[in-house]
Amino acid sequence: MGWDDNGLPTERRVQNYFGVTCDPSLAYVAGFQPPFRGDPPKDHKAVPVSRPNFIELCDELTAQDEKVFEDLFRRLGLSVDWSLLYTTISEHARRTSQRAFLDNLARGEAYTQEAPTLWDVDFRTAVAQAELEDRERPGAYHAVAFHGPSGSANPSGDVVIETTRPELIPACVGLVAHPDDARYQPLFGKTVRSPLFDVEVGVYPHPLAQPEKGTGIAMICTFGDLTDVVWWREFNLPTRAIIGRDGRIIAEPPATIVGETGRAHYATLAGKSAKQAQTAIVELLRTSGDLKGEPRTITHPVKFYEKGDRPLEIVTSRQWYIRNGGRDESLRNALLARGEEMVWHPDHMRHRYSNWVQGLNGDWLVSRQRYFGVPIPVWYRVDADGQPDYDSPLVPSADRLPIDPSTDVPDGFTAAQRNVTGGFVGDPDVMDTWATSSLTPQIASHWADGDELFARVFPMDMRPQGHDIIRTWLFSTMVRSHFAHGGIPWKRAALSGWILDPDRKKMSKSKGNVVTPIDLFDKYGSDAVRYWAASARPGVDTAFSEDQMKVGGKLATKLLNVTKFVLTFECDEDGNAGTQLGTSADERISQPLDRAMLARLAAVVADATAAFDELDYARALERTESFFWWFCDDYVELVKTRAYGKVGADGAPAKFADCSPDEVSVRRALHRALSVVQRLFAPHMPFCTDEVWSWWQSGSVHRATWPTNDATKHPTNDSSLGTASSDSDTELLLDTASAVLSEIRRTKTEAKVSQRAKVSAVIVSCDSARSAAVREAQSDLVKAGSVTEFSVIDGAELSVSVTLAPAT
RNA sequence: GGGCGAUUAGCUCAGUCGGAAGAGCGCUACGUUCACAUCGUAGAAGUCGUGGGAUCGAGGCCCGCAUCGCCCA
Repeated sequence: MGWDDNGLPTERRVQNYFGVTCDPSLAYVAGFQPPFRGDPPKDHKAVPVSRPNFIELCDELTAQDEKVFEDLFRRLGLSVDWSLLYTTISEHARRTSQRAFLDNLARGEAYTQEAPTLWDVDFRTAVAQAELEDRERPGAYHAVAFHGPSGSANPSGDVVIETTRPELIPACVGLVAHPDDARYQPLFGKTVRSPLFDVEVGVYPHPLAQPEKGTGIAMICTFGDLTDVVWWREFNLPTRAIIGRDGRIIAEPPATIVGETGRAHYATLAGKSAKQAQTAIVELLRTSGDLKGEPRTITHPVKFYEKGDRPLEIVTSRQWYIRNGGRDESLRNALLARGEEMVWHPDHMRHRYSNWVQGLNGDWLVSRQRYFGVPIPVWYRVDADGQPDYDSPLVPSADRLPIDPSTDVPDGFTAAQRNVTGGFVGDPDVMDTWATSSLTPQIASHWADGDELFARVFPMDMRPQGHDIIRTWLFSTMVRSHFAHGGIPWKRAALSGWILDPDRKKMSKSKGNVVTPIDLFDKYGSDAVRYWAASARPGVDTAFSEDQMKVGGKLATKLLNVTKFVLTFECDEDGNAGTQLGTSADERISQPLDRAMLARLAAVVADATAAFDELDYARALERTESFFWWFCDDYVELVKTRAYGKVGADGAPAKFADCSPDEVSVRRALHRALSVVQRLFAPHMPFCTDEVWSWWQSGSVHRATWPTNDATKHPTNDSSLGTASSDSDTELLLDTASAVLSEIRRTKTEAKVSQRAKVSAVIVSCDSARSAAVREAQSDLVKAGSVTEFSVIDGAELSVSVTLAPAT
């Protein structure tokens, strides 16, 4: 078990909890006390703190939160070796993460590059493709005239484009239309001038331009969206960025805006947010007459950081990348092949992986301009001009890890040389949290310490995780393992579905429909909550259902009750299949009905075991549960009179020593079945099974051996149990007995009398095969139904005639 | 627009090799019963989304369509 505690969600929570904000320019304050610990008032203005102080607060709060989670998971009964707990911000995880990164760097799998990058203006960090999501947002098409050469193609001299982002006109570096678009073919290779700013830009043909969208011709800006980046790159256009990292229009206009009017227009935009700038520029365009008609409102998908509140911008910045196949087909194919090496539960989840890998359009951006994370463990030499040398970073030796380049000094330098010409500068960034959680198999197995544990457990057996993070956690783990170890990180992955709210809507904090399980443990018990959770098949979303928890609670109660009941029947050790197998005395489970029940249970054991092998816990539960209710309702009801034996004057069941052979048989069968059922239920309902196990067994049920068919079969006489022919005999016997019992009950129910009412006669009509079965269950049926006369006659179909005794 | 999944009782869902449609909940009735009222017994309730096809036979297999959900563009 590990906590992924570094990263943005922690930072945001720390800001909200303590009422602080991180300002890396500040100096560390020893003994700093935050203004609040929980619930700062709404009008509180965040107190700026140094990065080390901020990280201290992160450590404090994560430790606190993790304690709550651990308590929760313990109450849930998760089977976790807590002595192996790890966290992704721990010293060991940082060492592992930095070492793996430096290995990637040494092998050429990690690199740094200055490039347009998707940027969250609130968090002020770059984000990766895997963290994007599209959201439908209202917008408007603005028809804007560019001024072009007069001619037949555009008699007015204007070229009207449509854009949803008119505020980017000062960042325009060209226009683009589809190569086949006859309307604009005459313009290709020509230039036009932008409205308001009077900047000359070229007109280009490109297949990504959509003729049916707007007027069919679009402006290229640096940068409005990812397509702009493609065009900018392919046409080798200049960069005229106007949006700063805070999301506001930067003060200085692009150098190409030279005219006095243009610069004046720009000045009215400078300092405004993108949204404010749009409002302002629309007014300017309206005044200048370059806005053609009124804006047409639309809704369109806009890219957001999945945790962000405002649309992403694209800014140019230096970032670290790890190769992931997004720019390299052979690597992409290798990673696709790795996906095929794994087993997926359920199998169709493999498509999510391959779809994602095939759709990658860039390498994995791993640097983040944040504070609480694993630092990128490199420094750069500062050359004579004061510029960092990004091409040959200084790296620490492995034995120094983990390091923080903002405080640690590279070998061969002194602290005084930090940030000075001829000296060095530390990389200020931290890694994306996925860059560390992608190494959880290596962290958990202590790969970085050269631990022999790693050699024994890697590749690991299974990754359990949600299906929504296949593109992040699963894929990034695959990338690291492929590079570092040339293989898959685990043999299989189990993808769980989501818990939906009772109306089958996805839970989210913003909707306020989140249910935490802690109160449910109090209300229904952990076993009941687990029962509900286990009823969802792997990979299938499941609605939160308190009704199901009630059912689980009843199941647990039933197990307690039936255990208490069965254990009132004294039995010898041979009834305990948990510890005693294959003794000759097992011959004494002699009665066909008892043996048939155990044979049916053997099939359930086989089914449940096979289901667990396929990680299908839901099926294992369903099979066991279904047997269990039949066992309680039919088998126990049929045999309980026999199990009592010769009841003493006090009404107590007979001593085992006084039991006749058929009574020994039923007691051993009951005890044996109970032992098996308790173990079958143990993974689903660990608490109640451990309790009932403790009533008659030593040690924990969770350390008992898993039941096998041998535990239910007759050890010295297999021929009549568990074979193909005897399976049908078994089912015929049990089904027939249940059918006759059911008919007796139905008659009593329809007559509206007690189930204990006397029956004067039961006449069963059936074929010879069934009649043998009826004979074998007859004495138990007579006792269970309070039947006086019981007879069997020949007939084609099974039919049962029940005559009630007159009421007395 | 592409990919994946789902569609079975009022609700939530099983249904394994193609061989007589199931469970739980809910509902209705009955039962005070000596393991269990956190109980038991029984009952009603289905055009298996839809249209074709192969088959002696389809909830299941093949093709199309509709609706819903998720992922991606």
